[in-house]
Amino acid sequence: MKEKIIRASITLFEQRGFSSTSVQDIVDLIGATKGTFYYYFKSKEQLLMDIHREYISDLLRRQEVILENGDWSSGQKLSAMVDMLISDIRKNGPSARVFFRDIRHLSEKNIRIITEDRDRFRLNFEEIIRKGAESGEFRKDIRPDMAAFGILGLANFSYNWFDPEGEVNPEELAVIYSVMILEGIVARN
Amino acid sequence: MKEKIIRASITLFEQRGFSSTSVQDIVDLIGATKGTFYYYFKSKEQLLMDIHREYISDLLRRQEVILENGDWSSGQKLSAMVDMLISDIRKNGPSARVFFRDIRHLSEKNIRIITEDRDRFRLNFEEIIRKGAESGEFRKDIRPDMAAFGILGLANFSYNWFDPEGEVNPEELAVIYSVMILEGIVARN
Amino acid sequence: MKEKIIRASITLFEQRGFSSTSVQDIVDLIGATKGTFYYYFKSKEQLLMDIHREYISDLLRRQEVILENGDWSSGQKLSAMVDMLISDIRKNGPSARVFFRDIRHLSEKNIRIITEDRDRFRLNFEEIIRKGAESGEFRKDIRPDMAAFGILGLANFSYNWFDPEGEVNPEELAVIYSVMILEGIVARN
Amino acid sequence: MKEKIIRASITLFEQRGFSSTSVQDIVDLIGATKGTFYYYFKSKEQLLMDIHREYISDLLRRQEVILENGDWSSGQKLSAMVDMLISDIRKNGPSARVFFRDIRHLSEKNIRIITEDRDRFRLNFEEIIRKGAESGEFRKDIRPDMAAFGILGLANFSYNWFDPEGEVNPEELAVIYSVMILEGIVARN
DNA sequence: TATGAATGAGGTTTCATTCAT
DNA sequence: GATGAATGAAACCTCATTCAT
Repeated sequence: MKEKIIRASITLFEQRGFSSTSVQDIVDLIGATKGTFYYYFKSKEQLLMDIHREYISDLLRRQEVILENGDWSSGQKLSAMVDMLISDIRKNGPSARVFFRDIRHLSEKNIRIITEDRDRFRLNFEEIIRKGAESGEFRKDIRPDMAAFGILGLANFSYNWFDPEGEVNPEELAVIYSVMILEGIVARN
Repeated sequence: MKEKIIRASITLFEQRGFSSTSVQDIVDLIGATKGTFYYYFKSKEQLLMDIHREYISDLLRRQEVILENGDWSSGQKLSAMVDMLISDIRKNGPSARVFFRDIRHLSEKNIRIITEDRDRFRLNFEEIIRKGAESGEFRKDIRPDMAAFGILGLANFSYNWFDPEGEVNPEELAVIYSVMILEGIVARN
Repeated sequence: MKEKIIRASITLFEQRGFSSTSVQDIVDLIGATKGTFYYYFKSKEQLLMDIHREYISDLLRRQEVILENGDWSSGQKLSAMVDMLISDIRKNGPSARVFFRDIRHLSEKNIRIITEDRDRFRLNFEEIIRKGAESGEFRKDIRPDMAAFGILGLANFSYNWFDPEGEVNPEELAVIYSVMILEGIVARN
Repeated sequence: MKEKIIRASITLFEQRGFSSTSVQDIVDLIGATKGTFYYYFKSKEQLLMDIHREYISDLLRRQEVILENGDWSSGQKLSAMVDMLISDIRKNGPSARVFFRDIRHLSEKNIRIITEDRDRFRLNFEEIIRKGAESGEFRKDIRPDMAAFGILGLANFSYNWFDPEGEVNPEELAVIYSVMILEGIVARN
């Protein structure tokens, strides 16, 4: 039941946003009552927090795996992470959109908790870029912090428009974006 | 008065989001009354629509100017647009954040109207990339559509984290990102 | 309208208590809507606070008048205050009962504010008794603090059972109680 | 278990009042579940009734003992009862406060039952005073009914402010109040 | 003896909107 | 131009109670 509520709410939060989705809407979708909702969740915000926590901790876990792969170059790791983000749209697109858009409806305290994890995720990107630059694999003059933000923006924006069942599939898009990040778009000879 | 209401509402919408900001909040901020609000706006949504229309039409106007500059290469035009987006944070950051986040609170009909303009803006990016690829300035194997989305994501994400008064100024960030887009991050010799 | 709401709520709070009276009950009684209620009061608690403030400040004002009467002995002042409390039942009985019973439903902060006034009222009793003892009018061995509490308990309890329209009228009861306090119940010769 | 529930509920009812205390609050305090509560009590009101019944019947039992003491004068009996009430604060203060304050949350039928006992208790006071007056121990012109109410108010009000562990102990306060009732506060020579 | 899941009625509060002035 | 009073729908949430286990 709890799981059913979470799934239904992700669907609705994605479509209408957190504050435009009422608890009534959620329980209507699964044929339950408001009483039941509040049996499982202390508040609507707590449900949102649960969604956030699950989303970001899952992402961090998978990022960890990539980071610890000793065989890969920095570029390969970066590509793997971009692939991870984009491939994830298929399964977790709705969660992700809720994550990006509705964080502000958490309480101050919860925002801090989530932001910490989100920052960790980003700093891991930054770290890889820094290492790649130090090792000579990447250009020495790039700013790892700005580059990390840029890559994340590029990859994450796909959640807003990319259709995993469309003409281009997620794996292909991941390759396209990895090349773009690593090589740029200017032609060479 | 109308202008005062718009400015106050942008501030509040940015901070709390459209649906968490009440008409009361808005008029309180400027010392007016709800009656006055409804004298100037048919509805809360209409105010949001006004904000959206103004934001996107301003952006399109300025993009036009860049597009029509016959002296610039595709790369220069692209850089100019990235610069335009990022430099704009200083003045229009709040409007932009409202634009990105709260479009969903417009009515279906209004969403269509705004989306049309937003698409036009993106397709202009796509067009430049296509022309650059055709002319040999850019790589032939890039997909202009995906690349355009990527560049927009990269540039627009800065609205969420970039502090124009911080260590790096907008013009510098624009250069950093233009180089990144055009040249990639991989080192060459 | 605001006054109507206050009067209706005093009636209902007295009968059913604060937490068993709903805002709906109140507005039903005067043919208004809940919206109207919240136009005039920030919350149900604030209405309760208004009632408390009005009740105690009125009482203090009238106590002041008695205190400042230079012609009266301590015993006369005490009697006058007992009379004031009991005669007040007729007009302010319901308010008083709400005041005594439902103070606990105020917020901590508001409880402190009201308690301050209530204490002042009591300390004024204490002060008169102390002066009467010092001047030799009252026995030297009485404790003004305990005596003040006792007199207040005795007088205020009448709010719970005394019917101003019954066999004994308020002025008579006030005399009965004044004599009892001053002279005791034991017979003398 | 039943006893544990009763004790926990008295604590909570005293602090927050009957209607502001939820069954959940009660079972939380003792680490039980709502199911358990309803195994032992038909309803929340029934628990309140149990508390009331126990409190008043205990008081009546002890009053009886005093009444039946043939050796005591009316004044001594009155003093003994005042002492009983005040000394009781130490052990039964919380129950007493619940008794005075929350009777109104019983059903009409239960209110009648409890009121009967409470009246009996009061009438026993009245009876002693009447006898004392008839025997010439007390003044002939006092009204036993009004005097009984007054004494009860005076004594019971101490439940609202008296700290049994404070500067004055209960036995001392009982003496102070007995003297006050019997002798009054006016000085004699 | 005890529990955990579920409910439904009703509670307080918010709020966009209307309208007479 | 501007306002203040009023509304009604709907929001979040609480809670006494039931019941299968």
